Amino acid sequence: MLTQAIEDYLKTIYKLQHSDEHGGRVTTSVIASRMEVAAASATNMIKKLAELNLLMYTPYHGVELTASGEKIALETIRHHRLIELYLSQALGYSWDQIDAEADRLEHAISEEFEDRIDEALGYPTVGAHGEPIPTKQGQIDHPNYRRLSELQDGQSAIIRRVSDRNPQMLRYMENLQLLLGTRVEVTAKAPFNGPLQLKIGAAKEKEVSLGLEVAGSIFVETD
Amino acid sequence: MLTQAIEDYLKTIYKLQHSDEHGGRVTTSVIASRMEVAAASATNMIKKLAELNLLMYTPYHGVELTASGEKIALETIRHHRLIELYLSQALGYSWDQIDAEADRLEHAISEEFEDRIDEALGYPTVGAHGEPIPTKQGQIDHPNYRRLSELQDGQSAIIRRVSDRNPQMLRYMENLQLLLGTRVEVTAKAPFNGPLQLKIGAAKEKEVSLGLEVAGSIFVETD
DNA sequence: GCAAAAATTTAGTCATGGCTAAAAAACTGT
DNA sequence: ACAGTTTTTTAGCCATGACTAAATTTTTGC
Repeated sequence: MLTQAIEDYLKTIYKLQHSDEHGGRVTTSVIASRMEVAAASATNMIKKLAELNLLMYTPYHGVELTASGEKIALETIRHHRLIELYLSQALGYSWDQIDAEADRLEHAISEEFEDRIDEALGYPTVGAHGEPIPTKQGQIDHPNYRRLSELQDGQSAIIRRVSDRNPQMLRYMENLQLLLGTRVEVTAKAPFNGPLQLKIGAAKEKEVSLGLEVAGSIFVETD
Repeated sequence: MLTQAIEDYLKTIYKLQHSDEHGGRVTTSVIASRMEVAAASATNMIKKLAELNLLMYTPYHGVELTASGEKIALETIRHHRLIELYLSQALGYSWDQIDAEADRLEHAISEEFEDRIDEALGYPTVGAHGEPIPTKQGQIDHPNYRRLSELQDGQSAIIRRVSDRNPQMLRYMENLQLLLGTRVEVTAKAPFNGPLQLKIGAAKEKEVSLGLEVAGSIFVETD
């Protein structure tokens, strides 16, 4: 079995490779900052992962997962997202609590456990925050949703995914009823990166002003 | 937070202290063999636990948990037994599978998780194999059941607890319907530590011959 | 194109928790 | 009571995965 640290690094690297924020180049410092370790620690682990053929490593330039590295990353991510959904659906956890708990549990569960909660949840394809859940075979799709912050004045859309990185932000969204499946309409956009004015709900029952940081963490599907 | 290794040692030592098999003296070699590590490794850890004031250590003579050591042991045991019961009740695990899974999960769950499954299970006081579950405050009672192997010919009793140590034995018991709450009657006892003849069930619908090792792992309440 | 800044790697350290081999202490049998 | 066996401890080693400080490479600004 692989160590918890290895699984964590691979998961982090996979997510970085598939985020649009870094132009595809996944460097030591980006990994180190995401893992909250010193850069030297990341270098060490990267060298080890390269030894294990879990990634390609070009010193001073960055890393790229191999097929087997990606497979392990996706298994870990599958565990994480199934656990999150189970915590939220079966045990009543709130949006902001599930990530931390799943971060520990994802390394401790067996295949058996994975299969049983998968079944209990009805073989879901999407996690608690809207993230796609990789299949047991490692298939995953990356739907191309737009950020709420990119919508124009007057546009309407449905929330499909939220970033799970900041628990406080998740709590804030939950309070505002900015939940998966909720319809939102941009009624105004302040200039100079100002907030957007939003109507929430199919009946547009609620109106709020939302900062760009939060709006950038919400992914929507336009009609 | 304490390491997984520390929790495991404390749990093991607590169980050894409260088992009647070793006359109360919990020595390095007994701990080492239960933990499946070399004796030298156990000595090292024992010295560390003594440093941390989690146990009293008299070199060459054995250990005894302090109040704080016992508290941690009981918390770990509580986690373990709640998880076992949850796996068995909510996720349909069989008797022989729950121990190994709980051994890993017990170190990964939060207080929150503990509370939620406790609630989901209806605040149980007894685990999946009949073991008492310590309260959150660290209370636990040690009911004084007799081993099925000690019963005399003709005596009848109800199964209240089974040893959880051997998965194969658990599977065997489950197959024979030797479950918690089941009534059994000893109809014959072979001499020279031979097997006992048993009628199983309130209606005595089944009759089996049971070896002493298995019978010694079943704890019963006599009328 | 080159000096300064930033990023990355190397070198060396530490804690954790295993291990084996050898030394020391405690039991055993006669 | 004491020689031999068993148990326990000591000494020294290893892998893992963090860290800091220093060296090196790359990037950036002019």
